[in-house]
Amino acid sequence: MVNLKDVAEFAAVSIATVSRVINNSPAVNTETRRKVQHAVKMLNFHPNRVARRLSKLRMKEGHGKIIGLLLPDISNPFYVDVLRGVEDYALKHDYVVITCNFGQDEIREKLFLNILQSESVDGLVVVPVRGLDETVSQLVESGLPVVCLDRELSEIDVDVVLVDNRKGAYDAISHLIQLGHRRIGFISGLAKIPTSVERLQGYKDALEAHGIPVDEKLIKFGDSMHESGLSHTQELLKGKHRPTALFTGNNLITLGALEMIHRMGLRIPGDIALVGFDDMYWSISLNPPLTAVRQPGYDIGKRGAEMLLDRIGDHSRPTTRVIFDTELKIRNSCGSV
Amino acid sequence: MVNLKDVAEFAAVSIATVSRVINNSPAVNTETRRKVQHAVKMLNFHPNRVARRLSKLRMKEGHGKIIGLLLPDISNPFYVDVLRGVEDYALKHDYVVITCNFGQDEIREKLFLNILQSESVDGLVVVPVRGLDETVSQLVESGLPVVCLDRELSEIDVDVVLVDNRKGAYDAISHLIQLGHRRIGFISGLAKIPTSVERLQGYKDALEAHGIPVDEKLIKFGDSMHESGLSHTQELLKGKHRPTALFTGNNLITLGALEMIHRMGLRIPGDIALVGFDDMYWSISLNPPLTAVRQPGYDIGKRGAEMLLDRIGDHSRPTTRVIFDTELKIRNSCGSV
DNA sequence: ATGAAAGCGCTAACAG
DNA sequence: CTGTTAGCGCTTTCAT
Repeated sequence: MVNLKDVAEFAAVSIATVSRVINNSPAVNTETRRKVQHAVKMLNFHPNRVARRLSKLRMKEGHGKIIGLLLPDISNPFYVDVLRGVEDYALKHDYVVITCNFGQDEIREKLFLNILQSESVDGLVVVPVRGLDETVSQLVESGLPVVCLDRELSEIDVDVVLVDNRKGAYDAISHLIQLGHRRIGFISGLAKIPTSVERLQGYKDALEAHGIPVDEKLIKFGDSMHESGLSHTQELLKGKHRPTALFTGNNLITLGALEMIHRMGLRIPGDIALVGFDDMYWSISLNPPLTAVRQPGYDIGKRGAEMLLDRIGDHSRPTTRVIFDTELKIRNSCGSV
Repeated sequence: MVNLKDVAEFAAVSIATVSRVINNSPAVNTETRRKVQHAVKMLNFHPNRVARRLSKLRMKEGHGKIIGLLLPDISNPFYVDVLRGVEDYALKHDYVVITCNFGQDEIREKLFLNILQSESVDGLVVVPVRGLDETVSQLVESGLPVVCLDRELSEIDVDVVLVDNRKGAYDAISHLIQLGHRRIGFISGLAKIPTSVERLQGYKDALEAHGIPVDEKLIKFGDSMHESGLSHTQELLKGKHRPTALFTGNNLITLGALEMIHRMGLRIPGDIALVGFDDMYWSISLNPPLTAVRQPGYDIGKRGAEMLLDRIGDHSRPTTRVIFDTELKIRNSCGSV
């Protein structure tokens, strides 16, 4: 590994000068700069990011050019989109991202948070396990730049990019109601996740707005995974007095529901209508092409990264709160009744 | 951030002793060790990984506890499985992984390789863009521990974990032939990717083994993305003399094919049979449940990580080459003709 | 068994 | 404008 010293010797200047050149400090003679740049080229020098980060540790505002991304479940395509958004924006600004996938596991989330801290990241983009996440809250209070995605942190003022889950669910249910459905089942994700409660609220709002009483027996709480889509769909649909439509709380649940509906020999939309929260680029290849509430995952990630870098640049800027709209993609999984 | 010095003062020992304790050096008195451990607890000390890494830079064998993972396309669920495998194994051994997604883009791959190097990673798990990847080859020759996944590096002796693509394709095509199909279309991924050529070879092998001549017009080369599944399927199926079965070279292509087949109003398996390379956990929810060649992505990643850590532990061990088998998951997308 | 001190590569005062 | 130098937090000789 060629280092500052090598370049300095080659260019016959001091290492400080080399450092200035590679950091674009204006305080350096044009001629000297050229010499150094030449040396850098010749020696194929790349500054060591680790040393830089350690050295920067002394400064207040860190620019170690590395951020952490903490995701609840990388098997979920929605978070893959978020990841791509964060990564693209970060890379464009010369930041590296360490992505950690804690699989909805609080212990593992904590572990990663520790590791990320000791990696001296400049900041964190986090999708917290739940609204009351003390570990993340502490981090925020310790002064580390943090932006939360998808889920808000209760009791803490923090940058956040959200989605209007309530409206998303409301739209989906309204669509179903307009099609004539009155008995609409809802399989929710983990009850502790804020997005789940918002979606439930939207579901109830829509029902009430159309004068349809909420039937608690039609509502199931799962764990946001494929398996829970499977089991709750079966429960909901096995009785004779089954719902005519199903609203699923996230894409993994949707996939599970789809599988179970087919397994039970029911047809969509003939026997049962289905609307899922979360859209995938391959939703159209499902059987049938799925009507779904789309969240702009890529944009959420990108915007989150942007906000984080902004905060890293200015720790004291007021916190921002951006809310993205959802979009109901109407395809072929809902018929009128 | 509490550091060695803080702990040392608290425990009334030198920082060297603290360092020894946290690194489990045997050369420390039991009583002293207890004192230090107590201080660590009280102060909630976590060693700074950055400093450790930089400091270790002097040593030959680095144990900075960080590795890089370079992936061609994180939108592809197969690589998500690989990622999970690598991450799980790494974490269990106290390693952090920096995941970089280069999106099949050689420029970006190179960029990431540079960054990873200057992050002083202990080693790299890479799915190279193509067989003749000079950038990766150089890295290997520079002595950095590297293991390649999914694709081999020609002309370079390197640890590698592979899948028997040729046999996987062979099995799929044989299945189709046994069902009575004789005109089988193949939409391949990027021609430059080694796995593509192996799968093509398996396709041809199977045809020949059954005395069916290879018809080049039935073979299309795409770019391993969704879009190319769309367009090539259309081309292949629009003529009157269309194939009775389709074999798709990876999961993104499969999804595209599926979409196009439905769009053209054709039915599976009635009008056309479909077998895809790559299985997803939700393949069963597709229309129809997809017959597919499964690659054990998670295990590939896990094994790769294991081999990398082994090599980091012993740079001079002989290179290993492990080959995983594929499995043909027969579901409902292939009928007999 | 323990401590003092050098050094990893880099940045940012501080001098000149 | 440029060089000298003091760290950043940690590991590891080298003494003791």
